[in-house]
Amino acid sequence: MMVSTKGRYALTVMVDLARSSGDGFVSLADIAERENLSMKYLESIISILNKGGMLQSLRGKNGGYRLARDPAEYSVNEILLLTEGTLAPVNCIMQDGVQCEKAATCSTLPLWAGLDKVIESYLSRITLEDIITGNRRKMLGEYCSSCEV
Amino acid sequence: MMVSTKGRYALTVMVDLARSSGDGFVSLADIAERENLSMKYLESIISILNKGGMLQSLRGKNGGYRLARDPAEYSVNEILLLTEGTLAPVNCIMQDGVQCEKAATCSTLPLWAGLDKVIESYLSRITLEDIITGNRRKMLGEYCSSCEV
DNA sequence: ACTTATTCCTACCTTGATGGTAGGATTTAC
DNA sequence: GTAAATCCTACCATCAAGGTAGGAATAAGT
Repeated sequence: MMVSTKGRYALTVMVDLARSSGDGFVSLADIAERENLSMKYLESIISILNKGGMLQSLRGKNGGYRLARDPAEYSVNEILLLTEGTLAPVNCIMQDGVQCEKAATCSTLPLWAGLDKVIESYLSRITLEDIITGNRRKMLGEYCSSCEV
Repeated sequence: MMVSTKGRYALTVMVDLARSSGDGFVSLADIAERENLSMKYLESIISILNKGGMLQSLRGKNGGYRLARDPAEYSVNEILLLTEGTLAPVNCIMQDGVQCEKAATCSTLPLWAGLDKVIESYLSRITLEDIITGNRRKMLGEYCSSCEV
């Protein structure tokens, strides 16, 4: 599994916040209840998003979180990258360009590098806006039967 | 990590065998030495490939394994699918179409479904033949700087 | 000033998959 | 008959995943 619950829940939280974009601060308790997820666990996840500069937060009563930017300006890629650390489909691809010692002679490396790029390319194209507007054509592309007109 | 060592080593073994395609049976000891991998571990992996009908084997002295088909007729996708069980990037996508109970209302599901399809599409396009001939254009596509003429 | 609701921080814990290892039984070529 | 292979079953250590727990700091409203 390339994306764990951490990354999935992070995206869920971001989508939830994107829907309330412009409505001020939203409490974690509200998000957890709406999404039916453990508030305690979400706490640790939203903390990563917050420290990564994706959110603005307000402590104390009536506090909460809100997006720091417009939903269209968040790619799914950056959200997952922040929470998961890496999205590489295999261990031999490192996110910062560091490579395995056998890299020079490894015949399967181009395959893994190509796969990594395909994934990154796809996830970079999709934004929070696409998700909340349900842009199925962009997400499912040629595979989307219900996109056909 | 979507692909573990099991799948990676399986591919390595298949590529190794593809290089010896037509030369008769190759022993696991030879493969393990060439690829510098634990023979005992490879044993459990090649057993999956063999039972999955990807190989032909011969027991006893001078025995070993060989490909059951032409290298061009193995997609990376089927090799990884057999050894890994699933290549889905998230838990909420099942390989047999079974879905999460929240699927009907889940706004992020189309994203994960799209990602899954992009990955499957890529891995289905690449064959063992592409890997042993080093078809970088096919593997790295638009991202391959050394492919530019 | 007090209460309440919230974020923030640190520590802990359980479970299952990953990545192997070990030992021997069986089969086949020479 | 022997050596060299595959085949089969069992075992095991480590680590990440997926949380839980408890409390400190902060801010709004009264």
